[in-house]
Amino acid sequence: MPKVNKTKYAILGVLDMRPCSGYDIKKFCDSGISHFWNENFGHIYPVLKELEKEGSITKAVEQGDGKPSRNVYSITQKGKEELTQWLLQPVEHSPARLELLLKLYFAKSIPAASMIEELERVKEKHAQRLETLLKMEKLFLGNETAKSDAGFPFWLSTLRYGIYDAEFRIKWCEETITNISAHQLGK
Amino acid sequence: MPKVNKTKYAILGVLDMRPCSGYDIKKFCDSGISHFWNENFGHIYPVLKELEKEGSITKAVEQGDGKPSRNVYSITQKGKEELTQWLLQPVEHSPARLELLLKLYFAKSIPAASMIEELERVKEKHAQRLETLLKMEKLFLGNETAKSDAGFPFWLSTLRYGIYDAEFRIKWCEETITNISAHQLGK
DNA sequence: ATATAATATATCACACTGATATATAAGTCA
DNA sequence: TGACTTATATATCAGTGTGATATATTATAT
Repeated sequence: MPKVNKTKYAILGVLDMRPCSGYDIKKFCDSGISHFWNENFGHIYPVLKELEKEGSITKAVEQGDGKPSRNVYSITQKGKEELTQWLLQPVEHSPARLELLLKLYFAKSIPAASMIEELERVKEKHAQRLETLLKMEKLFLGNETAKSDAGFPFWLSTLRYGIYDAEFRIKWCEETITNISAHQLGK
Repeated sequence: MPKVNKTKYAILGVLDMRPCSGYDIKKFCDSGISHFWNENFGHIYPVLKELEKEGSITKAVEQGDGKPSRNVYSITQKGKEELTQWLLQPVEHSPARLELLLKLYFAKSIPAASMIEELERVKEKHAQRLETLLKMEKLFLGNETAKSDAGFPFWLSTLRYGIYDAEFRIKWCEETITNISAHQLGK
């Protein structure tokens, strides 16, 4: 079974909320769902063309006097059905490729201090991420409109995932720094 | 800054332990480091050719009478230096693309039961993964040869990462199932 | 004896990333 | 006012990585 084009379904999902240009879709990915998803222009634009060609979305060109034209896409009935079918399928396995762990695995040939510094940097990065996510959660839990939406428990769970993920990584960085340091002293 | 070819460094790292054929490298990725790394033949073979061309590895053809030939590669001094340089660099940011969270985010248009079933399946998958990792850790901690190797704390930390990761995902699946179920009942 | 799994290399289509090119409009600040 | 920067908007390219498939031999199991 060949790999499924997930960009296709990400786009259908966004257009199912409201009509968007390619630029709008990119902005949404970089703000609303950036804690678990990413899209590039280099993939969005060609996929929009394909989706239009197969009738899953339709294009409307917006001409603001003199302004650069906007291609605004809307989802069709066919597109909605495709999205639903995908949502009902189990997720695909996605192979792990964790650069930090690969470096760690081969790290015995470089000075331990270098690896420890890198672990400190990574820990700091996740600490900042955690802070952001906790703020988002607080804002979200205080928003009565959001709370009454049928999507509420789903959206909240994506935030919770990010929070648990950041927490475990911080803990692991600390533990790993301690273990490497202890092993260095014992040599 | 264009994306770094990590397959290149994964191969150099494996060849720095011992000379290998492309097939051996694939086997190693699928056994020793499969809990955090993945490589495909479709990438290994062309990268081996490039590495040989640039003088980072050398090829020796093994001819066992009649048997299919094996191309056994060894790392050169240049290759060792390249590997070290890469190990000293900070890790690159890798964008998140979590299909399960994307589905969850758009899930309000499908029956909650479908999503809950998927979460149960995912939870079970991680529970099995956790079991495997804990067995590996036990074996590893009981191996006196491994314990005396300079790589010990590094290798152990890659296992610990996988264990924490599996644990948090199991916890998150359970919490998410509970929250979705509760929200369904309250409607 | 036959089927299946393991060894071994190679290639292809496609998914996805990150950089770059191009052009206009709007805001900043000296 | 002019110069600079940022935001809006679309498009394309080279390169990384995935998963499937083709091919051929050897070893093992039923």
